[in-house]
Amino acid sequence: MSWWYSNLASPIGELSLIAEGGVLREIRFENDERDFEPDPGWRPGGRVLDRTARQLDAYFDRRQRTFELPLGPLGTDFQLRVWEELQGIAYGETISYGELARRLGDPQASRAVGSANGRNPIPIVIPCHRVVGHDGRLTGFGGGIEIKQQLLELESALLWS
Amino acid sequence: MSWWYSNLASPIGELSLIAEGGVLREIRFENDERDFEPDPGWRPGGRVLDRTARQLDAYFDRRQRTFELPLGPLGTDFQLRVWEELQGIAYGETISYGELARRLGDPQASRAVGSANGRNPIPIVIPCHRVVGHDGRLTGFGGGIEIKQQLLELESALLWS
DNA sequence: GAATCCGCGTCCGAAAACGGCCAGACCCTC
DNA sequence: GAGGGTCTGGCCGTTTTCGGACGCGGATTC
Repeated sequence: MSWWYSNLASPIGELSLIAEGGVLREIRFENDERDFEPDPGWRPGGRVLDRTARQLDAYFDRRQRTFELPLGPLGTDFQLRVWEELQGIAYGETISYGELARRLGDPQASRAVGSANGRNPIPIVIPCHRVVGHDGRLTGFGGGIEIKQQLLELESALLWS
Repeated sequence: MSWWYSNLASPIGELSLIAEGGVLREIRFENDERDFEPDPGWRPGGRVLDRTARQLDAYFDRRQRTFELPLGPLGTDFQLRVWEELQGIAYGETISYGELARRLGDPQASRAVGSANGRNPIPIVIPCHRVVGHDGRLTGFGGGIEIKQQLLELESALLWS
């Protein structure tokens, strides 16, 4: 099982895609700060990443609203449950952290849901950007709030700018 | 880099040999309890293990007193130092844990040396069985004290039975 | 709005527990 | 006294346990 990576230009900046064992493991934003440095031993290319790149292109072109990819995010049991539940939020829809906690059967875990959300290793595809504060505020996002806003605008999910 | 394993019958019971990346990683005793279960993905055979098996046979037949093998035990810095030092103990010789600590330059670390000794992943080849209590008692051994005794008898290292 | 308190999982550091020990003190027996 | 046994306290690296701090929230109160 070896690791693969590839880069992709997108409207929200350069993305780095990472796969292993036939499943997508990560999507990273090229933050202005530390730029992406693949571990030695990682190889460029790969079938899964090609598919990912194609679908991301389609997503940004508004030609495609859902992803069909083998996902393999790594995390704790709780995190995996959260990320699983995230995938049940439809394109263009937004819910609150509290609502997400409720869907998980633990209405009080909203804050924990927040942190788990913040560690989603496969943003965009696993749509953590569709979770917002209970009052509609975009409270946080790994790649920066601006990107969260752009994604939601792309999906026409923002009722007031 | 893939992992390899093989089994070997010996006077002290069935042994399991494990290698990776061209070096010997482990030798396990088939304890009566949990028997050896190679991880899925491990492959049988391998060049290093063949050499290991041949030399072990010769050792048990008293045809060979030292091993010539590429070793790659995994452990902490301290453990690696201890296991390194172990290989300086000659066939048929025994020393105490305290003496071993002294040779490492830290005379007070005898107890820590004891635990490190107990985690030697490559017994027999790395001769942890040649370390005994300061009063000559065979205080412990991963595969069971009896085996430690058999090994020392094989090497004629026991002055009184 | 702003301040307060509650809830949750995770991370991190500190502290304690755990060995394949050993030297020294203390008894006890011949 | 000289051996032979037991007990005690200290030493060391590693592992495990534990407690607090933290964060992409939310409900309640003023």
